[in-house]
Amino acid sequence: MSFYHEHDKFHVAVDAIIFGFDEGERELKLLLLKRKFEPAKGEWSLMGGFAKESESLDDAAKRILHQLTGLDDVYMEQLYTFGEINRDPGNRIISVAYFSLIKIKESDLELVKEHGASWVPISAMPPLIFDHNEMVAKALKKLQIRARTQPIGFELLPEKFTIPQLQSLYEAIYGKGLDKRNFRRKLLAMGLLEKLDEKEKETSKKGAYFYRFDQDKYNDLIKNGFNFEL
Amino acid sequence: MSFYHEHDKFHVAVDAIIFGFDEGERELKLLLLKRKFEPAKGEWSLMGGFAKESESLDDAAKRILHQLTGLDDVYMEQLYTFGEINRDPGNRIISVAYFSLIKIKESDLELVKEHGASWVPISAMPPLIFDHNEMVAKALKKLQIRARTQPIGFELLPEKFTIPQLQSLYEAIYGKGLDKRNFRRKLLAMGLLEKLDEKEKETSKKGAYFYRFDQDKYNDLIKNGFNFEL
DNA sequence: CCAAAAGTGTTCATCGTACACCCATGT
DNA sequence: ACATGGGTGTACGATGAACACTTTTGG
Repeated sequence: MSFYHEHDKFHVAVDAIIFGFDEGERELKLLLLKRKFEPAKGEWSLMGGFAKESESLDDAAKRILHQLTGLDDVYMEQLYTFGEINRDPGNRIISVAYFSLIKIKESDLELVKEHGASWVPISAMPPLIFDHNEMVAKALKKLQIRARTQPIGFELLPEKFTIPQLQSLYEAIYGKGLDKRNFRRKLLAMGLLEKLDEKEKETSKKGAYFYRFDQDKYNDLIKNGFNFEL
Repeated sequence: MSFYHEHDKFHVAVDAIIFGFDEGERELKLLLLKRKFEPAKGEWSLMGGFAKESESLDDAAKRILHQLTGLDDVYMEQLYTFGEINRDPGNRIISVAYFSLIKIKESDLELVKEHGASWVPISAMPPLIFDHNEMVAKALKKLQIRARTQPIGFELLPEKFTIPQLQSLYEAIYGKGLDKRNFRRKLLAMGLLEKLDEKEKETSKKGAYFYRFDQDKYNDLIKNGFNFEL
């Protein structure tokens, strides 16, 4: 039943760019690992793995993310497919890159440790193997674009968060400071946040109110296509 | 030297979504072909082909575009990689889709005819094989996004074009009418167009001035990152 | 009482949008 | 003369950007 047997076949890898946000340090971070096998053993790289005949590419990406973090059902998006001949020296490998946004605190720290992975601030990215730095650069760019059109910030924060926390997240994504009055006004004007009675008191004496993201109101809005610029 | 021999290998296809603009009919069109081979012989599909061990994915895409149109050096961008297990019934094929913008009049009509291909208005898209309709939908969406941030409209028009022609192109891309005064004002304000002394007199008695795109001025602008919303 | 972060309004410039009439010319 | 598409200016509302002081409370 196969009509295509005469054509070349390729190893297809899936690489995962995993973003997390550290509310305490107010930094955007990436989950990176030190390779435990050849080639390039001992160097920093993204988490990756090979696609299997029995799964779709999306499923492969989910599997690989799960292997490292124990998480399912997280924000994940295909980024780009890297197909230069010598991107992996000595081997022809086509790599489909996916990026995900996860809540650091929900990830399985045991698993992460087992793989020799760590959360590294994007402001201090080490050199990575192959074309992985290029992948990260592309992912960051796409994250910035997404952040303007979808409320993805909420994927990176715990269920309850404060407005100053959310603001530092956006500042980390855009790599620049934002005016807190303008930020708060635009954000609340969208009507997506529910204010709670509880305060977060660890980072300031006064304390900042917690808010919660209202998924239902958001679903209403996207149908009309709205814009989420902050 | 190969460390990965134990993993699955895949057939990797490259599919080309080729946009063109018909200034006469004022319609955005796609270059589609009737398949001459199994499976799905006789049905409409995108142009495609298999990636080879000896070329990068980008080069494969260029090769495939060249086969059908005779063109090189055109606007081309990777769109998305489709990796569902059964997207090509009975065969596991991963397909990397690219979209290109070309000037219809520059394409080699002989080659196009040989492949049994035709220019079909996107307003009258036939059903395509496999997931090709999905590919087209995604390409169109990306084209709309690109059109807002880069002056890609010029890739689809001949070197000399009139402002009404350019406006109908954007109307075709966005699928809605635009105000001609606002369009003209914004466009000229960018300072990217050079007015010529010649007029296009086929579509109207009065005639519309030809303009030319100034690539140098454009290169200056992108360095500062400007916005091209029309 | 003081340090440190949270919270709050107004003004101004810019930009997008809506809108209607005259022009040039081939038939 | 008339039909057809080309070309032009203005007014209004909305939106983004800049900016400084008061509040709360733990130490």
